[in-house]
Amino acid sequence: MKSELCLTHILPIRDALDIISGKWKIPILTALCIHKRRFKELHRDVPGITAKMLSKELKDLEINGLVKRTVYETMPVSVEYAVTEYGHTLNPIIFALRDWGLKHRVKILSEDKVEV
Amino acid sequence: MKSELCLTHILPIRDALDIISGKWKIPILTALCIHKRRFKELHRDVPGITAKMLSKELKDLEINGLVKRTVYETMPVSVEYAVTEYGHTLNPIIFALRDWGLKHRVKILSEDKVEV
DNA sequence: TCTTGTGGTTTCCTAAAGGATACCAGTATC
DNA sequence: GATACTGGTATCCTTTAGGAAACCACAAGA
Repeated sequence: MKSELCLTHILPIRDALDIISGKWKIPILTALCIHKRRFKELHRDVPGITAKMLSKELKDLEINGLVKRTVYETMPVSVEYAVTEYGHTLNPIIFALRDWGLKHRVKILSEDKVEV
Repeated sequence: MKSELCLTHILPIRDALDIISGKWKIPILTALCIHKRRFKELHRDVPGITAKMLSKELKDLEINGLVKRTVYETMPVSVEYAVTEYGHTLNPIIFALRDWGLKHRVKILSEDKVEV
């Protein structure tokens, strides 16, 4: 049945979206995939994010085992965020999003030229 | 530089998220990828969606060239929605999300067993 | 002593996303 | 005559996401 097949595809997708949806989680993970970072570094490198959102999203990501938070007792303390091994299993999604975004931008730009 | 590299990865991802984010667009596209469908069929096959959201999301998807709407002058009229060729370029994202969602569910279930 | 940097928290607010319900015309079916 | 089907729209409402700005302790450097 078409409808049942549909469910077996949609339900896991909903599970994934529940965890990574929103404006910031994928961008944060993307930055951390390139290199682990400290809080203020992330704040600078993820354009437009506020400290409040960054803090909240990092907590969510840590709860779901995608990001690991490590505190170093320097003065002042430094806190390092890194993608966990499990977090790296999201790489195919991140790559697919980036790849599509790049192609989409090319498409939009070429359409603009035709219209003008 | 780490920060500039970061931008070249994050900006296209943001472009992609702008178009497909939200609770319903990917589930709708997933259903249509399996087979084209009429409005009421979609309403039944995408669990939990309201007619209002379905109508709105389909319009968004049509505007972005991901879905094609075709009206047949039957009695009563029937309207068919199908994924466009361009819409199918989202397949890698959809597959990656589904794949991860399935693995994630397995992981969660196995963790529950250990905890109990 | 003033600023800068560390990693955040707190409060207040707005905008957007999404849900519930009722409703529309027209036809076929019971 | 009532019901169910077609593909939606309109209205009202709640919830959530997200943003702005102020603030915290502590230490180093100018």
